[in-house]
Amino acid sequence: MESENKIYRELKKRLTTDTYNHGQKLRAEVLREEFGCSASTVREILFRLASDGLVHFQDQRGFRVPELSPTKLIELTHMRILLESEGAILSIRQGGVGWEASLTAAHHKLSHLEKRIHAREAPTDLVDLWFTSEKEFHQTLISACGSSTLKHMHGLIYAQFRQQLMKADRKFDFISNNIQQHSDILEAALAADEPLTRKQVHDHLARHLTGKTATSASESDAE
Amino acid sequence: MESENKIYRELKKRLTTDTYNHGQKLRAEVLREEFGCSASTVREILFRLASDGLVHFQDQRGFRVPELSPTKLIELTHMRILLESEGAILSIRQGGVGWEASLTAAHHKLSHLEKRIHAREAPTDLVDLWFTSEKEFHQTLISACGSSTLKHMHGLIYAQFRQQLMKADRKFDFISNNIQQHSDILEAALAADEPLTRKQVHDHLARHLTGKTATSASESDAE
DNA sequence: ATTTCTCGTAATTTCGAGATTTTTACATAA
DNA sequence: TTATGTAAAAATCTCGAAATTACGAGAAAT
Repeated sequence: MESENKIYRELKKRLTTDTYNHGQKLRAEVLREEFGCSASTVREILFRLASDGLVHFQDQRGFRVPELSPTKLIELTHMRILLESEGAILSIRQGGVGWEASLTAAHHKLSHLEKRIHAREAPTDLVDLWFTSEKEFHQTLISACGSSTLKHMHGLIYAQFRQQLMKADRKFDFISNNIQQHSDILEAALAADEPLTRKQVHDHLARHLTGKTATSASESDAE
Repeated sequence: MESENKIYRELKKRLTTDTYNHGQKLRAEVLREEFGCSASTVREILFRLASDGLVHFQDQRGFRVPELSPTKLIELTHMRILLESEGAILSIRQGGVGWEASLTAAHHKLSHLEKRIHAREAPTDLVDLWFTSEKEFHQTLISACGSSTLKHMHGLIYAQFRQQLMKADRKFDFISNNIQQHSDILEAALAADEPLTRKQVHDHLARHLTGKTATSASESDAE
């Protein structure tokens, strides 16, 4: 599904940042005006997002932002560990110098950003950048695995993971204490140490395998 | 996407059996009549199937049955090994007697069918049944893994795998020589031998990891 | 002979209105 | 108070037609 659709991307962005509340209704008739198109067009795009798992659809009852689900977050974390471990190890074997370079570059950008955020430097503005960089680092990690199928699956999982985490932890505690972990992953990958890479990827995500979230969810608005 | 849609299921069935040719165009205006609904409704469903990876969509160029791709089949095989190994091992740990019973039952049905097919007994009629049973066996294998996300991902991969294999091997050679392999998987799973289960799942699918197909594809019709 | 351009046809996408279903509001009875 | 039923309101779904875009054959140019 190679869709360069503007509305699709905008909605996807909103769904993976905290613009909408979980459980919130997504009415095509309302979004229609925002995007300056017909309800049918929005409906079509909402169906695509539903297949991506970013929107919940019920027959005759329309579309909603998925509910907050600790169980789902754990499952998504599990899938991320599985896919990223596999992807990283395959990248180690097949990536070569080019991959090592791009991973180092991605880590450098992320690391720089994390240090600034850790120093409380204009946190609000930097958070958006952090999200982009974090995603890029993890995508780069598996970028040389040689399987577009694996990368595509990971993309689906990663987006859902972020959507869940965004609701579960509105204080963005998950940004902190990542500096060392990201470095550990980079180091293990550059050393081509496959078991260690697997372990570091696991440890990095392991905190989300417990059902505990940092901040309890606020009340959910139905509209 | 909990869609109990009739047209969706019918189209999905057609796409995972060899009713359509690879690359064939899927025109909403044509399918419309077959299903007795409007083109918009068909279009909506084709979008869903595109997200499932069973239909290829290009902006302003409509929908097509995906092309035959040996590379894709290898990637899908790799994903199946990854997901089914993980799912089987988790099921071993969490499944209990109920899971063992259902897996044994699924294997029994499949085994019975494979023996009849192997004896050249009315092969044509039995092939459809075999597909159902084979799918059920592999689904049961991972059914107690405790992750609906993993099962859903596996469902997507399995359907695409079958779609590819159906075009790549029209002589259904992949049905033969499976009797022993399916038994091996069952045996390892019941023995709760995790490394062996992983190995048997791998060996069962390994033949699809080479780019070689049994029968070369026939010419592809554009319409 | 090959490439580029033009234009008619066919396919795709968008749209808004009508039909169907769900939800809400309110009255009545237990 | 709680429960049940009915009607109005709102939302969803379906549809066919209009607007947009791609495709292909033939003309014009290189």
